[in-house]
Amino acid sequence: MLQATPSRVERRKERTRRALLAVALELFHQKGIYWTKIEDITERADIGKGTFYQHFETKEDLLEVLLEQGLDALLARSHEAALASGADSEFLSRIIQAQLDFHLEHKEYLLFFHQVRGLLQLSTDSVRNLRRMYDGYLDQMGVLIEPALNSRDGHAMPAREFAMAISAFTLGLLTHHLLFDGTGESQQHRTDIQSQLERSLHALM
Amino acid sequence: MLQATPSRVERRKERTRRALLAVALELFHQKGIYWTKIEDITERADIGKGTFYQHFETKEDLLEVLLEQGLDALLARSHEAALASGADSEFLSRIIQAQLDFHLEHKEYLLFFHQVRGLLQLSTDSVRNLRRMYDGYLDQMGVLIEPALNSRDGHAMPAREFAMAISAFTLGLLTHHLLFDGTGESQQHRTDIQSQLERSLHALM
Amino acid sequence: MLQATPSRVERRKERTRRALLAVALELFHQKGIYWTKIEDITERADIGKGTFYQHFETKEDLLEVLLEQGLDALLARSHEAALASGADSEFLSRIIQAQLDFHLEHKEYLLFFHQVRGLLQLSTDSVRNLRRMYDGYLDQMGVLIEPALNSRDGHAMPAREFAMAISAFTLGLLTHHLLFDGTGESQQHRTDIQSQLERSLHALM
Amino acid sequence: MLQATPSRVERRKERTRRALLAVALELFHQKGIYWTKIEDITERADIGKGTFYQHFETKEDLLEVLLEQGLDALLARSHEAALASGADSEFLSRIIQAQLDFHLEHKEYLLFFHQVRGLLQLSTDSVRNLRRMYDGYLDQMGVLIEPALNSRDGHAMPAREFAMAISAFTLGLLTHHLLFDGTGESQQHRTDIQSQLERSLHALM
DNA sequence: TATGAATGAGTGTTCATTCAT
DNA sequence: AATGAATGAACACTCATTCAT
Repeated sequence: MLQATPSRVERRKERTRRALLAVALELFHQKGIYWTKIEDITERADIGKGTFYQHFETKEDLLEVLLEQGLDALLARSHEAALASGADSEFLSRIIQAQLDFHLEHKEYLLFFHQVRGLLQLSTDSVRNLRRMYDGYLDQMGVLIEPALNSRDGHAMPAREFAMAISAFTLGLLTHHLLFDGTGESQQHRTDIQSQLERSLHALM
Repeated sequence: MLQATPSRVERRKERTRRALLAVALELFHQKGIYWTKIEDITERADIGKGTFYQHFETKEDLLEVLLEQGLDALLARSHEAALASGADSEFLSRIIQAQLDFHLEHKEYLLFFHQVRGLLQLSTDSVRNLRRMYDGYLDQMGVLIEPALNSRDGHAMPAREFAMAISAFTLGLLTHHLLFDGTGESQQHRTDIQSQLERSLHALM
Repeated sequence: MLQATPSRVERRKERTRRALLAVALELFHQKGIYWTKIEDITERADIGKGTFYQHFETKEDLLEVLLEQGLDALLARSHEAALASGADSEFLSRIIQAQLDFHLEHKEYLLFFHQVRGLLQLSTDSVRNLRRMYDGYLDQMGVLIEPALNSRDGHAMPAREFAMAISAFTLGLLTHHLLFDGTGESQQHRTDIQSQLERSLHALM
Repeated sequence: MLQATPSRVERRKERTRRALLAVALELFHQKGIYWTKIEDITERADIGKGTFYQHFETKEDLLEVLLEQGLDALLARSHEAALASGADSEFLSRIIQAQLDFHLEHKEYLLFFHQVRGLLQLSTDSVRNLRRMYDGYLDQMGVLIEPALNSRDGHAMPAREFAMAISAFTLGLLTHHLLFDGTGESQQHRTDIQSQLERSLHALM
């Protein structure tokens, strides 16, 4: 019987897939991409090892899905912040804050993004898709923040480049801070980073 | 016969060791640490595979030597810049520029540093040495720049934290720029990055 | 569906495992433990190299399983002989004969036991398990033969020590005999060895 | 200048060779033949790694020299005992005791002999020399003890076979005893083993 | 669809041996 | 004669992926 609504089986499959993605991200966070074995993932997700390959073609495929998901979430948060923001003066700050918030709420993504960025430097064919995704993300972020940059007079920084700087500084600062300063959970710490980020980035405009 | 000057054999050994380090760094730059096999290194260095293990205990040992060498060079450049700098107002700028110069002259270190920083996030025992090295580097950089930061009045940023920011921003900006904007060789490009870096970091003080 | 009886897959796995054990023992017999490579085993068992590691953690693990299996079989044979034996006067003779029979029927174990005993002399951590197993075996043999020894009056030899002597003499005599006197298959030869063993061991009681 | 007496250099070389043999035996005793690396030997003998190959062709060559040396010493001790022995009734006991004494005084040989005997079982070409040596040893021992055996009336055991049993029982008992009962240094312990050995072997005659 | 046994190319590392000095 | 740097064949073990059930 054909159904428009997903069958029980389909919903079950979707749940498994989500579990795999969540567990993979968690393990990537703890052990890094290269030291996380497929079996680590399926084991913690409590499914059979072979099942992984019913949901993802290869480990690389998993990376791509995960990157897309992460960049989409980041973009979504930025768009929300943009919508919520009225005055121009606050616009960029809110976006920066939105990204920072995302990363502090989803620290699982930090090491993953960091490592993927490392991958992007390689000249291997296999990273072409990842590269395209990240490239697209920068484009979209560029489009989002362009108006706010242009409204300023004088030598505006290209929007795409500024988007890049947001990523570079946010990830750079956070990974460094979390490396030596613990969890970054305290409100004070969070405010400090936020303030540093904003000052640095505003200085770029 | 005891000799103060190294014998021919000793010089040969030293040359081999240097070759291994140089080739390893080059390959890490091109293919990443994880995908560079010991045999890739020895092959390109045109020596036997077993010879590697006469110079380094393990692949990890190689990483440590390479990191130490890189951080030492970075530190040396920073000290030079500090000595050459007279007026306080230029002090930090010169150091930032020295680091930027180092990275642009030794791009082989970029991906290596980036990936090592990824390693540092892991909780594995095996990264303890790398962590200690990087920690020590930040300490020394902190000591170097502390006077310049304290000479400013008001709420000075802790020197160690500022040293961290220098690394985070320099590596972050450069890897991003080189990722999409080609080689970063043009003088204009270089000046742009330098200017961005300085503005951002000065905003932090 | 839960099954009490093993599925086809499970039976297949068990068969593979048994094949590995049998082939390993055979090769250990022919080439010695040290010179038998994992790939030799999987090749002769006609399975993939990696499959070995689905059944045994390491080569050492294989040794332990094999030793346990061998000692268990030896113990089982001894128990059977004990049960079948009525009069005290025959008790020990039957057990000695049972062990001799086992070794002559399973010559594959001879060199293996011999080499493992060599391993036991080492102080390495890695032989701790092997040692414990052999120790346990001697204990159990001791318990089995103790009554027969105690029934004799006068200075009884400690049972555990006697169990040790049975092993020492049986393995010692057999490996020596087989070394220079061919296969030891002839009934006459077998009777000779049996007689020598019994005389020697009875002299110990 | 040609010399009949060894030059200083030659004596020095001989000393190095002896050191290598002694150190090798000591290490074989502690770690076993296969786990003792050539470098372990040269390191402890405090000479260069390459020097080993000026004294021995290969590791196997070292084994052969060591075995020959050990068997010669054992034979020498047996001959001494034979000479010192007057009455027939004591002849064999003295020889057995001599061998036991040798092994208790030179425990370094125990594991070595044990492992070499394992080697002898193999069908490899490379053990042919070892086999021939051991074979020759048994022959010579056979010749030595034959008169004592023949002087007894009735079905005498073949002398070579008896020589084999001496080795089998002596090594078998000692390795077992030393494995679980400590060092076997106590006089009582020694007397026990001696007594067990003699009783067992006499039962064979 | 889910499973997990089987696979085998690949990898870091070891170690007996060679050889130029 | 002594040295130790260099060598490379081996080897134990890993892990992404396949496939029969």
